[in-house]
Amino acid sequence: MSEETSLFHQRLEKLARLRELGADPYAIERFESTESAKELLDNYVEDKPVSFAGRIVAVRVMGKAMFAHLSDGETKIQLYIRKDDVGETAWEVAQLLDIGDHLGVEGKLFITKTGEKSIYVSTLTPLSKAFHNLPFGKEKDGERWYGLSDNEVRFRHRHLDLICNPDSRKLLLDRMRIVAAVRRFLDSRGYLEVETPLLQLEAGGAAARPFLTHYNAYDLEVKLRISLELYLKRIICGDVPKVYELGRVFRNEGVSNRHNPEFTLLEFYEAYSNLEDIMRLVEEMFRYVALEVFGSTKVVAGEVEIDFGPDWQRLDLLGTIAERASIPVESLSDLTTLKSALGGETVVNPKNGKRVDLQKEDHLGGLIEKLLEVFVEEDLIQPTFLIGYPLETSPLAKKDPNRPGFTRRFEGYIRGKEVCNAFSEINDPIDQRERFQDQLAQRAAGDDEAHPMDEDFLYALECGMPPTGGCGIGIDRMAMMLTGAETVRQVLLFPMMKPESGDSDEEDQP
RNA sequence: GAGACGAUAGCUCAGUCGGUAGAGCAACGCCCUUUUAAGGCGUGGGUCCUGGGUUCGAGCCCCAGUCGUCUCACCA
Repeated sequence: MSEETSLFHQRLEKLARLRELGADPYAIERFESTESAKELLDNYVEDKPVSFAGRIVAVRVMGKAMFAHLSDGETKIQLYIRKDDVGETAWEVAQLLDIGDHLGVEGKLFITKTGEKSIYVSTLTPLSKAFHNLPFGKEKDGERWYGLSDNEVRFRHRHLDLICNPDSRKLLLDRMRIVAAVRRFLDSRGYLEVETPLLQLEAGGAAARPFLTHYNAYDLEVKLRISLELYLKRIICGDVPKVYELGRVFRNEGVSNRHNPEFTLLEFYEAYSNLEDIMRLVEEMFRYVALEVFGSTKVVAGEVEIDFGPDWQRLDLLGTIAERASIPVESLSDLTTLKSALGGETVVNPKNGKRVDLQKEDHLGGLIEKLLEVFVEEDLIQPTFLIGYPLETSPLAKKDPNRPGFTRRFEGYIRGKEVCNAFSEINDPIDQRERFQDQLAQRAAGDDEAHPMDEDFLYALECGMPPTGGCGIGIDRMAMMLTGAETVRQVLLFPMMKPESGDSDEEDQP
């Protein structure tokens, strides 16, 4: 019999014996702790009667007495159980406990010979049985031994990671607190949280391939949303002036350190506002969230300290590219001029080795964004807004009246990565229809991520949308920036994983 | 999608030149009534990722595959 199988049987027998002793853990419905473990330790009063429930994370049996540590997930507190004090039955119950079980105790606070604040236990109430060995490490003075380090197991069985790895636990819970703080911020500013369809006939609002699914009742192919944008603007058209949605979107793309096929997107829209207002709101939001979750506007992310206190640096996109790529800014006005200014067939940034293949670039906007990626992005460490994006790659952003071919759009960058994308929204329905038609032309030319036509959205615009500022923030990215996480998987409870067996329906049947 | 690296006990890992599969923790038994990486004595536990191949003999060498990690590519 394997170790695991025999362990399972041993634990079943212990459970049966607990039931014989009248200590069936699964018969208990609730158990009230007087305080959390941290509060018990912080507010220590000698001999104070207490009750406390948690998971057994360590046991040391000393003949007719035992010590154990009980954790409420955040903090652990030591138990001291003496046979003479709890009696025969409770002592036998104690012997049937295992690391991993949940247990409730009553007793009083005391300090052991070695100076540890502990609970002197008088009664024991088992609350669950662990049927598997839990990979708790050992620790002393902050040093840790053993434990769970296999990333694959940590991602697939996240509960083990949450139990065993405090760092991982903190990161994930901080992410949840960030999400909660974002909602509080927007709610306090008078924004209304709305919910829009995940199942859509045409997935619009971004350039990405959607997931497809089938709706049986209407025998209809539907798509999972890739963005929130168009529905939210239809609500603005309904004269609800400040709306946001914070929810999951799905993009049928590969997995990487910074990409998961489903991710959490925040979009907010404010009528009668423009991108300047949005920039101020983004600054305030990051400042607020950093303070709420971490108590400081300065967060340490990897090697650098990011400060969300001051206003973000504001840079003109074209000017910055011209400067970093050492080309005249006028050359960024059309494709041929720009290509000749760059010279050659490929342009290499000697600083990082990244390159642009000029032959692959067939419109100005695409090339400008490529240059941004190669020459600018990675140097934008402290929070920075890049302002003024090309028309071709911004089909939903209002034209800049002072700069033909460009839009009133900005992106925010932190630690070299894009964290938000915002603009003064197009509210001219004629302009928007033309942009969609351009996108259709790009689609016809083979770009399967070009934006589809959306007549319902256009109808809403034709009925009138006030001037509006809007913004999208990748919440997973935001969480990475604020927590210092290096990969998106660290801030996702359950990142996308291939099936372990590997025998999914991969084979293409002829 | 490409390359590099990895997969051995529940966990963390070692495994020499190709020659009977190892340690610590966890588990089980005994001792131990203030320990804390408790300690002492003893016991059990393996699809060495999967499938082929080479060989008298494969955890180790070869081929194919699976999953993962990292880097790159893709991804506004």
